Amino acid sequence: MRRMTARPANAHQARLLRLLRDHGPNSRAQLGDRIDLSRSKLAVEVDRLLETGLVVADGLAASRGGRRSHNVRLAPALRFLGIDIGATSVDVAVTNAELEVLGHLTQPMDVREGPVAVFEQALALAGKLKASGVAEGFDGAGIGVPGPVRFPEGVPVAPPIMPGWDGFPVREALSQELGCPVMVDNDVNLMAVGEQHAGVARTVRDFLFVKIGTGIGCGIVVGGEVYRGTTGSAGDIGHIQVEPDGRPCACGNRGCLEAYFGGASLARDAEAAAREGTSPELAARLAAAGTLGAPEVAAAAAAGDPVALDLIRTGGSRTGQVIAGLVSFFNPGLVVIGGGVTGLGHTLLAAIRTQVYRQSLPLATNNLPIVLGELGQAAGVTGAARLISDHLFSPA
Amino acid sequence: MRRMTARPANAHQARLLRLLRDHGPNSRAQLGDRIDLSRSKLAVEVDRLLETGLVVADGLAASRGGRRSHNVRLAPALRFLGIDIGATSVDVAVTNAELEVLGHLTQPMDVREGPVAVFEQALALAGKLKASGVAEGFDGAGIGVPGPVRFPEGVPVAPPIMPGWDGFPVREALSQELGCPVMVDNDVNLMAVGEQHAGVARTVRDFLFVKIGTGIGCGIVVGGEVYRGTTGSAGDIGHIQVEPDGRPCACGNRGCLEAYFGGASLARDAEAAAREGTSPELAARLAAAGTLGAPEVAAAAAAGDPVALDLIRTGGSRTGQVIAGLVSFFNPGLVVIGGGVTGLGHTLLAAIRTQVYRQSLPLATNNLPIVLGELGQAAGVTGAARLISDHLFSPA
DNA sequence: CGACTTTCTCCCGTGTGAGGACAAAGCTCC
DNA sequence: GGAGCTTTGTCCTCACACGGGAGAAAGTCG
Repeated sequence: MRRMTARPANAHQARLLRLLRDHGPNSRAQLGDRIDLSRSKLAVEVDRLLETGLVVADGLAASRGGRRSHNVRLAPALRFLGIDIGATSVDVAVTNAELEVLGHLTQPMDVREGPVAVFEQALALAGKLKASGVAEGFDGAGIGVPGPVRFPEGVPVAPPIMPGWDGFPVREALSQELGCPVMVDNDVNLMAVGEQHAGVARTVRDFLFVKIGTGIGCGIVVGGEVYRGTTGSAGDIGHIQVEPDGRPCACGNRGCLEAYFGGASLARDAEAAAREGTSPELAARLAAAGTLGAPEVAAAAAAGDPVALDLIRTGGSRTGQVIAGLVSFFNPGLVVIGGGVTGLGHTLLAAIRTQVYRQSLPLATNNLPIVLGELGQAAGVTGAARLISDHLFSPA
Repeated sequence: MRRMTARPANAHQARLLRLLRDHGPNSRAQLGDRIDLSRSKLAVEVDRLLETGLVVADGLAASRGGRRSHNVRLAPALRFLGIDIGATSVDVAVTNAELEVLGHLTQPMDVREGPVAVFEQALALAGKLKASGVAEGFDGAGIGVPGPVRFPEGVPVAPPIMPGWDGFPVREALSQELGCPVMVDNDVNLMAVGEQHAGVARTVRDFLFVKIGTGIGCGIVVGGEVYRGTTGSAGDIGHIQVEPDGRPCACGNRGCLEAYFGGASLARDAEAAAREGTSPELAARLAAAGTLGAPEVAAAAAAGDPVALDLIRTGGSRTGQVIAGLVSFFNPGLVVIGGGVTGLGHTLLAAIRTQVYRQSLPLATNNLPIVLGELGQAAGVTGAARLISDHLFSPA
């Protein structure tokens, strides 16, 4: 089918499209309640959107006590592609215009294989999704990469864990391949956006999303908008020092948070404990799985293994120490913990909470919820879809 | 004289007033270059502003090669009052509409004496300035207080160093006393705004202003706007932990930055060194002055006293450690160091820079200037005047 | 079946703002 | 000193966005 090329012609239309995206099909009258426009103006703009095909009629609405209203909705054929490139995996999902995930595929993959190989995989996954019938084409794509991005150009800059990506024109290249508009952002920022759109952060305007995956990063949302910093590296908290003259870190410094916690360190520490024989539980799982990761540590902890529990507690405590500092500085309304290590669950969360509530001042922590993200794997791809939809649903 | 009561009627007028404030007297034609309005529209809005009296004619402009233009400027009689309440002093200044300081008075004073006593002093200083002839009345006042503020209401909340101020209706009370609009903010935020308006931060949109005075705080500017956090306590970095299980701090925790550095700690450490005899230089100055503070330590350091130098270096290093974390997190375009301890000058700055450049990642520090503020004492009051002028020069 | 409510459409009046035409004022070069 | 060009200021007109009223259409409720 022919893909949509229309864009909202003015701010009102953009506003309407976003309302329809966030609240689903709606009658003109209901739209009128949510937007500050006269009925005549509203009708004109909706008609124009209908003409462009971005919006279609959707039957009659339930009566609110009088004449029944005609519903409108975003074109049901609209499809967004969300791509979340992690350090060790690629997630690809297809959403409709309301950003509901219609199909989602994951594949393990090392980001260090470089942009060409990774895109090949991502496009293959997108192709599979197409073949499965959830989409015939894409009207836009959002993509998250595990490193800093020069946002306006959509180009990774000096990404430490993904050499070979530096300066690669991700946006340009992907747009060419897919034949649709593309926006690029840091993967953690997109997870934050995802939780903001469809997860726990729906009602908060200023919050932090702390991702603990292979590395540790933080998405910063200020006034409902992602804050990216001057060079796009805001939220890079994995290399904040938690231990003066501590463990050496891959970045060249000592005592970084990531040297103590995060997927990579956790795996290393767990395997060391298994080998040294301090934890038979972990040793058994290492023998069984051949390698240890967050899931194995979580299972060992659930089984009551004290070493595994201790790993989680000290790691959570160190993370909490950093978050406590950020909370004092940033005074957010919510802190969301996400990423692969969330499987560690309540033990981790409790350790983080303890540390934050103890170290930060009361005024900042009084009404500060610290919670796990509720979207899990879908956070990144949802955020990616949201990113491109925000872009497309804004005045041209 | 009768004070101005007019306010801009729309966003265009507000925009024009701010242009005239920030760029001084200007011709209509030049205004047209800076604002995106047709000449006719511009003329109408300027005429309306002239009618209200907020703007007055100001002679002819130099020719730009054709017909000479008529200048306009903000009413020369407009006066803003800037009040900066520090932990140990009160600063009061009067500015014109272009925010140039016309008179500035300082008085030592302990903020713990409570709002009533402090306001009495501040109003007395304002009265003196009036008597000196720089103002006949005030069209608006901005005031900074050394603690968190619920900004919309202009009320301090749970300020740790100023008990007795909690919930005191500062804005309300001062507005009553002065008979003009008043806005209240945290003093560090206002210093940041001051440096943004007239100091080193004029061209940056995202920056941090770190004040090292009696305590240590941080003003956060995001996209040109002060970020205050969910409860108004953003930037409260004095109680970030720098030393696990370190020195006890007044806040109840251990190892806080303020327990190691800032005016209070510096004075304590310097006096201890003087008494213990490790530094004859400091001992001599203690004997002479009766007490030690940042100026004495600075003088001793300048005289080459190793103990004083060491105090500054370790303090700066600890501060740098915290700033390094903030830089990784926030990725600012500039870090400004201000407050009473800037007298410590280059030694302090060097210590901070060393630590930040060593600990933060290259991408965040590559083009990151770390500089001393250039407004000194005037930063707070300038920021206060800017605060209220922003408020008054915005659509009603 | 009638009274009331809600929704939708059409139409008109108003106000805003862009842009062109033209006059006024000043510069520059001959 | 004047011709020609540039810049500035003023006036006028045209297009259009927007709000709100009138009234028709479609439903609900008693």
